Amino acid sequence: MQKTSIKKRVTLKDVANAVGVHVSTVSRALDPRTRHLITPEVAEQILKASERLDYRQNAAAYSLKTNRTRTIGVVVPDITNPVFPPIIRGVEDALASRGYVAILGNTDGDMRRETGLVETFRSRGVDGLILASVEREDAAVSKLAAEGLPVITVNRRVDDSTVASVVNDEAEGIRRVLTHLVSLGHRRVANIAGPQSLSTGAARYAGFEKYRGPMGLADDRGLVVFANAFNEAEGERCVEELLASGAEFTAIVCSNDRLAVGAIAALSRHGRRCPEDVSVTGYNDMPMVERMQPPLTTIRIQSNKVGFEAGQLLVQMIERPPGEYVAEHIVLPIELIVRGSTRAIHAPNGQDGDTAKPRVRPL
Amino acid sequence: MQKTSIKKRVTLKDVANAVGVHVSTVSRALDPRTRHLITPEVAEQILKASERLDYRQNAAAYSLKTNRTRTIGVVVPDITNPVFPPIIRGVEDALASRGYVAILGNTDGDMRRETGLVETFRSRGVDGLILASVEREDAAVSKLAAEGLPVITVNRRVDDSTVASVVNDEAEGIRRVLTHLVSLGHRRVANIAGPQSLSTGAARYAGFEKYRGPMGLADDRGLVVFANAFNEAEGERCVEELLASGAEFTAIVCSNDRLAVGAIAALSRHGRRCPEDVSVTGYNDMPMVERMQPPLTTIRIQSNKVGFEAGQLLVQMIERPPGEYVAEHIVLPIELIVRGSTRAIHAPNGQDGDTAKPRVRPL
DNA sequence: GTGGCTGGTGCAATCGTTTGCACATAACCA
DNA sequence: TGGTTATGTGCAAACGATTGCACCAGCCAC
Repeated sequence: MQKTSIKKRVTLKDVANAVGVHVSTVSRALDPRTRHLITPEVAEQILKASERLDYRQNAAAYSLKTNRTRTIGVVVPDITNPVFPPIIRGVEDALASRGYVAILGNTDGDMRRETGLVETFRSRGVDGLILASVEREDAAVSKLAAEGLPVITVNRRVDDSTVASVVNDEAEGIRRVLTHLVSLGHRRVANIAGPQSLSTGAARYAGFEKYRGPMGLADDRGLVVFANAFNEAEGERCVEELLASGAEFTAIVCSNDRLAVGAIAALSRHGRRCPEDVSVTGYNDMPMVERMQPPLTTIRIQSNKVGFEAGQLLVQMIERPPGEYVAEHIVLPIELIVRGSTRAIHAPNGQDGDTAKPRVRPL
Repeated sequence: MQKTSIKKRVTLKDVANAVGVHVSTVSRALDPRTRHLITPEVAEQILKASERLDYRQNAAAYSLKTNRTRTIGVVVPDITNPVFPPIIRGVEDALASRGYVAILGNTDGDMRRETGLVETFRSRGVDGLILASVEREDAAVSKLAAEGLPVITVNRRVDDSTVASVVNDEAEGIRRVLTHLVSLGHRRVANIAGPQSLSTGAARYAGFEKYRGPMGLADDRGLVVFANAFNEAEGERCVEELLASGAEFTAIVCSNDRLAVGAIAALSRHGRRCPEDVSVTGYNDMPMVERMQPPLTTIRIQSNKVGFEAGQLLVQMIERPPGEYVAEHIVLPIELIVRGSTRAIHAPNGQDGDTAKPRVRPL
């Protein structure tokens, strides 16, 4: 009965005593990278003993000595926003397999809170940072990267390309959406663009501007309206603005799903049904939008993969000798998901597969 | 121009040298709890200097010395499940104000991964644990608590009441749902119960069994079917099972929103419309269910508050001398949210306001 | 048989804090 | 004025790991 109710944690010294060697020998035997320095049989004994005694390295001591914490900081605007959990999940999956863990912070879109969090994380000695909260202009972040701290932005980027990033192919996403709408016969397509201070908002808007001419869409200035945030309320406001301006359109490309959700709500409040009167598209394919009425046509981004790639890349940066990496920029492909919120315009009768059968009378 | 490109981190010693005192004096001056030991003017100087030099405590050294990390481990089944982010957010908000941070892990409902994560977290020396992933029988968790590690379960509980918890008033939630349905004239109410290995599933089912008799509902055994998981697929499967059994019902009480979402989908596949033919209720009021078609009648839980309370309580437990606390159990009130997925039975025509006032003929 | 390697281990310093204790100096009271 | 008590500060030992260096065998080659 060795049921000591107060368990002291077992240290290297305990293992060393058990085997009859010095702590440094144990330390070396336990680290795969230095194990070759030790006589195989001794190493074996040490492994056995450390197993038997249930030794686990003291993370604090390790950090103090090596200046590495195997911890990385993850900063998001708000974990409650459905866009971010899959990303975080991806990050954690990538980290877990390499023995790292993530600590998390929310900024609520406030840049001062971002810098505050980064401070907190740095003082805890994080080995690297993954930021989902950056704006395009973010001198603080560039400085971090310049100081040699491994940093990656996810989903968004900063304009300064010296900081690594993993993002989605925004322009291509918009191109796909437009192609889809054009194929349904739409020519007057409005755009609810996201905040231009965020790379996602800017890149999607840029895509819209780039492609709408070549695709034969009307390029009225009045067809674009800018949201101040990526949320439902702004989606509603922007639709109000569009309607008030008297602009004519048969479809709205929204810069993300939440804007689209708000847009559809506002449209229906004004007696315009989606998709019968107006087609609406989103961006992100966040959870549940396929269960909405109408189910949302949108661009699926690989959120989980974005996080996973970022996690992997960050660990690489961390474990590479300092200064030996250049800022990588990974762009992941997207996918168009066609659902019920888009429909052919003025199609008097049959056509095929793609979406809804537009047995619709012209207006 | 003191632009040293390689910033050495400033330590207590640096501050001590700057002021001309010993590091121990600096250490004491910086800690509010020991500041009174120092001559006020000296303390002032030290504060100033540490400010000026931008001193920040080395977390690893602190931990090594004090055995405290100001870090707590949070374990959830899957952060991607919309129920959890608000809870996590609440936890983090509570922790942040006290200088703690959270590290996060996902189990995907696998109990072995739970114990693995707990191991990882312990080896990193977390000061406490918040578990959203526990099953009712969880000897490992009880043992943790018994060993003196502060542990709180959130949303769920373990049967062993020695481990603290913050949960919702499940029985009351079910009572409210049933009251609502009864007032709409429903008498044959089915129940898609959640997994009975989870306290939420068990407590809600217990509520159903407890109240349906007294409220005058049919208490056929055949009206209850058990889901093996809280997800849409199981919701669908359970409806199939109900329909196949030939059971008659005009409403289904689902143990959570995702089951309800699945249930509605399966019903409509079988030509039963919600709410016209069958009323359906959920539980949790997770994001977006108000945008579904039909918008879901459900029980709103205070997810954010659950997390916040748990965070607060845990910090209290941590900062109290060991053994000086008893396991507290906090139960938070819920709220019935009536939306479009419930309707009065046999209502031939009009209705209004709330949802349908029971212009109902008794059966 | 001696000198030089080399491979395996131990020694001890170190990372940056906290904290019990010793030691001054000043303050107090008789 | 002398002895006692406060009061503020410094000293040094931890905490548990990593790691450069010294050491000591044993082995090989000459």
